[in-house]
Amino acid sequence: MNVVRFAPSPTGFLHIGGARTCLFNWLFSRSTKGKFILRIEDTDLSRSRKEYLDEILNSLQWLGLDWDELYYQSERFDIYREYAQKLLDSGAAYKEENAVIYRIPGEHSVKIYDLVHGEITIDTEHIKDQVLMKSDGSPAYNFCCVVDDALMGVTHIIRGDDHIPNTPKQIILYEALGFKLPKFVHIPMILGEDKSRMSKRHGATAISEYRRQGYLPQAVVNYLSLLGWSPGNDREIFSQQTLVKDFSLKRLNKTAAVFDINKLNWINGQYIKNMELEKLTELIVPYLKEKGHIGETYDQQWLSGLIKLYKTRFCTLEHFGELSGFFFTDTVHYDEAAVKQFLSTPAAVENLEQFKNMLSKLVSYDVKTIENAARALMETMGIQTGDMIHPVRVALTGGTVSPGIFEVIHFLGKEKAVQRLETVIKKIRTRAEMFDKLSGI
RNA sequence: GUCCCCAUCGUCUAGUCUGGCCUAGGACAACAGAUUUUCGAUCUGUCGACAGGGGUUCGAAUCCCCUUGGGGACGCCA
Repeated sequence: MNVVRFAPSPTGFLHIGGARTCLFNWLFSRSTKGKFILRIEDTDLSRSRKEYLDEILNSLQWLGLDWDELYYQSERFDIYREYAQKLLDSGAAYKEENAVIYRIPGEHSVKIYDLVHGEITIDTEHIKDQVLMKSDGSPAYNFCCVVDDALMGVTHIIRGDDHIPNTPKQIILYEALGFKLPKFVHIPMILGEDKSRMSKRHGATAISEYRRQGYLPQAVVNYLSLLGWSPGNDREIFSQQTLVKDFSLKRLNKTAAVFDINKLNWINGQYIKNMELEKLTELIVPYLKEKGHIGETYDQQWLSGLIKLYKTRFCTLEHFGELSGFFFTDTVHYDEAAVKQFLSTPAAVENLEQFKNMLSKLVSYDVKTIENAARALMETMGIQTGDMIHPVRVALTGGTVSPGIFEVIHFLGKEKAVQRLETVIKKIRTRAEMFDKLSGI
């Protein structure tokens, strides 16, 4: 049986790179009916924090990456001590300042057989003696990693290729301890836009941050799977189940991948588009509450309708609220250029006035009725559709981009729409008067 | 500085192992047109890559070498 592990250190949040490494391990175990171990590498007591541990566990659960066994290295110090003692007894390791150090034999080379890179050879003259146990009694990474992987029966070590330099050191320890070598699988790293290692300056790197912004876990998993791996056909959107079915180490590639937020946005948008409306509404509600857009009670049917109207236009759950904000507030933000372009002429104000009067007289307020009445009005007035619709759009939404204007008017509700038009008309007239007075001086 | 890894459109990638089906395919982005109610929506289309140089071969994106470029590692961090 294939046994893999993901071994995060609770000294920071689970980031994009870690999540992708975990995903590939998980995918390999699930696709081969193997075992997936989660091992918390909390040997650095001073830097490890509960808060990070919780965050990592939460993020993994959110992504749907479940584990079969969970270990904490901090609970296994006795084991590491025991193996260090063996190497001390055999003379392979020596003590210095209370630390146990392994003597790296010089003058020979170590070969790594990597499933994605093939054979890699490193000369031991470039490897320094390795600390096994530190002076404070805690184990060093390369040592406890080897002991644990061997004892836990890990068959495939799937990790970022930034670990390649560690591998010969670990192989030497495997051999010194008489352990069977696992297979090594070094996957390419995920880079920032400038092609350097991802860090905070590249924007959001924590999985929890993407969760907060309203990315869907399935979309994040889908996107991450496409970094350094591909199914071999042109499909790019697939479920976790399909992924498990199609995943294969053979299709891993060697080239580092640049993280592209645009593509993630697109994929997330695809998932939003295909999501059941009821479910989507449920997911969006917390975001609207947080923004103060809705309170504890709200019209569920109305909201679902609005979300449906916007379904193809937003790419994250948070994004919906940003696009549709003017539905929820009376303090609309008006785009200056839009106002200047569509609301600055006397004719525009006159059109708004007429439109407002027409709306206020409507008995029924469905989209079709609104549209018919509006078109009839424009015909009587003898004006172009655009001459009416553009000013109305700016007056109602504050900008020049929105879903169909009749849908917008409908979802805004008669009272709100009429009132908003009135407010805008009044504002423009006041401003015009002031302008007249000023130019009269 | 030393060691290691990598190299196809701006980005993710297919093709590389098992050379010919590749005048290099798809997707994101960008751009253009369409839709005349806008658009960051939708539809259609365009632009765009085998890093360079040597080999090997009848034939190379695919194999080999060199150069260049990029990345990573060199902790009693993990």
